[in-house]
Amino acid sequence: MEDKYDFSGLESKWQRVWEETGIYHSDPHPVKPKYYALEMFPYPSGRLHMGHTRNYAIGDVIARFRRMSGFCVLHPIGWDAFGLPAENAAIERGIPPSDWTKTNIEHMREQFRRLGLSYDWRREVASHHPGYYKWTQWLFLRLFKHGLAYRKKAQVNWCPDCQTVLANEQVVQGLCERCSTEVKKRELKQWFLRITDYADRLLENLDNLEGWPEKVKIMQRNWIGKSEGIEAIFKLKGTNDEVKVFTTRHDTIFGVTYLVLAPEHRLVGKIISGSPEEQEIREFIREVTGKSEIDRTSDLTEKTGVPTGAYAINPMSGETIPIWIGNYVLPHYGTGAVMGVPAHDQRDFEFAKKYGLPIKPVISPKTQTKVGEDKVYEDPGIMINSPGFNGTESEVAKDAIADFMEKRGLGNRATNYRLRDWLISRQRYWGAPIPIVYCNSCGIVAIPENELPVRLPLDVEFTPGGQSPLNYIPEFVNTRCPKCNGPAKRETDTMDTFMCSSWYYIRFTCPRMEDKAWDRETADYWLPVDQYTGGVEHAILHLMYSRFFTMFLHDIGLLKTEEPFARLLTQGMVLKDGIKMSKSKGNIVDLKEMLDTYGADTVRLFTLFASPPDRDFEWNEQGVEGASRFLGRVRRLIYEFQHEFNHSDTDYKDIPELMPEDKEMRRKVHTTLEKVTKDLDRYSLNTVIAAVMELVNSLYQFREAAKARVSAGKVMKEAIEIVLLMLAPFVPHITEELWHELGFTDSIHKEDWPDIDKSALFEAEVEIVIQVNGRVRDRMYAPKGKDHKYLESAALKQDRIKEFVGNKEIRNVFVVPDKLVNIVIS
RNA sequence: GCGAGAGUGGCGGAAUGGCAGACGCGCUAGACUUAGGAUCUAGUGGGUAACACCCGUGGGGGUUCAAAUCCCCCCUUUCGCACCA
Repeated sequence: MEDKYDFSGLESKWQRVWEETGIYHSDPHPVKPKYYALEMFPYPSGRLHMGHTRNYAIGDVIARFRRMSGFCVLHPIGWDAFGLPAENAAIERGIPPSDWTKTNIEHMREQFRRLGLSYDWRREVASHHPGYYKWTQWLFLRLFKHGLAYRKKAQVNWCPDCQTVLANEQVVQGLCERCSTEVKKRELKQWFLRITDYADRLLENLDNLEGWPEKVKIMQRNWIGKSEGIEAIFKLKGTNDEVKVFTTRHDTIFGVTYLVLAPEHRLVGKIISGSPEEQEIREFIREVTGKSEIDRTSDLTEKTGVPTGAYAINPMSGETIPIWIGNYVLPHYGTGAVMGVPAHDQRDFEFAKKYGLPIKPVISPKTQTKVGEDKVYEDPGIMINSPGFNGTESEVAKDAIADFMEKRGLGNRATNYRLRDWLISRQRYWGAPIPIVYCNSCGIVAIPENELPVRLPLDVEFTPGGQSPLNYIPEFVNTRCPKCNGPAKRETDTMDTFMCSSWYYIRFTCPRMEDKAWDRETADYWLPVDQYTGGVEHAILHLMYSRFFTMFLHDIGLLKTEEPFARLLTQGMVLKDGIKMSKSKGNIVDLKEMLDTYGADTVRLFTLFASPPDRDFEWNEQGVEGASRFLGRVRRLIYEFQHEFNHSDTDYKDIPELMPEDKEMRRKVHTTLEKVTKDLDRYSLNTVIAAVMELVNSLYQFREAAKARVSAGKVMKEAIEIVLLMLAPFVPHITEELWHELGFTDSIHKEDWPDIDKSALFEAEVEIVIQVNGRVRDRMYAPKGKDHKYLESAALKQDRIKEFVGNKEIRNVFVVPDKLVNIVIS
């Protein structure tokens, strides 16, 4: 044994061996059940950080554990390689995005290797590779042909800094998700995907995703934002026009005292023209619409409005009510118009108070609280002031009112979603070109599939203005129409990179297939992903888009599965000094430095031990040293016994005449194995490591015995092997090294997960806690499996218990067999 | 404001109705040693002379023989959504 553990030499040695022998390669297996373990593929930003390390370490443990447990495991990795940072590097430093990306991938691939992750590298894919984006384009065309990709002119979110539009999902509180620049509105013709067609299924299927964190499902539910109500038709007084209003509170429709339109509402121009206040109203509209999205939607912004001078008729009560324009009505939700029920809606109440609009209660609380003009009542209750419905429960009246309105053509039931169609056009260079041309005579024409890919030109120049260079390459822009062969112009926008990442998990099943995106049979063999691991920041965007794609592909007969990810694990962040590690905060822990100082095994072990996978944890270098120390302890234990055993003899059942201490030790080994197996299954990785540490501590106490007698030595031998096998998924290098030191010639990573010997778990005696009035007062040993009566009387015979009980009356005795006796005295 | 999670020693955390603080860090002492930032051994929630006993899982109340764990109210904190009619 060498004094110092030369992790760097050993780790790279084993990495080389694993690669050369291809032990992590996986192909469909005739007998073994499949298991698809996947971590979200990274953007090649240049280097791996601790967040990556944690993510991939967790995924690697899962993959390795399943492999040892007899599954045929697919565990691939690739690169989400299109995106803005590459382009920024080009603009700022003159490096072509393709070169920048290539260098970064090479560097990060090296870091992945150094971490000892068990990937099947033959399956590596990169989304910027023409062999990959060809199929991203093909997918776009599939969507296009099924009417799910369409082009329309719309108010879109424009980030002035990124010089591109953003999907709604990429706007966070009015700011660009990437660069936090304030997002502006622009009217542009853009490509959208009809994800809203799938809103109901995206929502309903969530209930079946039992392996997903509730938190993520709730976020998706909120994002889809389904709400059911009615669209009521309000006729305008004196004209034939009508305003439709969406409401979920049609039980309060008799309480409507005014309507409010969004400034953008299509009737606004018509109803205000000619009004004496037209100028003031136009001024108000200009002011509101000129405001940024944040200013307009912040709840700090006061609700303001102006009367239009027009009136509408309440379809139910027949009352004439004024029409207003308000800053708080959103043009893109529902019908862009709302009914004001100040008695039963907080916002309407504030608005009505401010402008002196009437407040008319129509629902009375069931408990006899007073409804007044100075209080809002938003809960259900009993209908009042609603001729024909008075006295009914408001929740019941909802249906009756809806029926009534539908019968008389006053409105209909309607469902609204907050989810909007996915805007995928990006005015950027470094992305997959949208495979479309615009022909003067044929209009929008799809590129035929056999002409894919539409290649992204690589020799381009960047202007500091930040505009996509594609517009300035005549050879790219000017083309021929595939239909009529006439002159045509290519679409110069590229696709949102989320399109690339919405299907990569399918491509991994057939990464090099050239004539198809994938082979249906192979994809169906591997999919769905059994365990997906990644950051919670993708809870909505990536995870919902991927679900949408998978459903679509299922519907057009290209995939069996309807959901891509059966189980999802969202890992917590790695913090330093209480905050997220980030370059700008200057609290980065450098992975390379850590690997150089401690080695991959130690870094992996610490990140997995520090806290449960789904919780945040604080980086602590002393903790890293603790992990390193533990590995040293394991290593010393094994070297101490390395030469004590004959390794051809592996039949543990044949252990002769175990002394009670030996049996006890062996029981500890197998109870640990039992706990570790159970905890791995539920991804409680930190407690797995703790349990192994505890076992190793016990084995240290057992060293003398193990040397002194043969039976104990055998127990030690078995224990050592099980310890290495249990640690193998966590620290693959050192366990591999020590496994070979023990005399095994094949890789530990090809071993089966050890079996729990149920007979070793047997315990003749158990410790029983004795409580008096719920407080622990004594303990005793008793044979296992003794009944209530036995334990009760045994407990009462204990001296200390006698003292406590004295001659007080025993009121009750509770017994938990093999665990506890609680004596209740007065 | 709404929704979800979290709150346990000096620190990271364990225990999901039955011994609170497993395991690790840190700290204390001892052994080995030329040396110790290596290693091994022991100790380490607070009060206390004490291994007795009392107190103790954000605060308050409750259910129970028994509560960190279940219920109610409140506080703090993190994350998500935020005028969605």
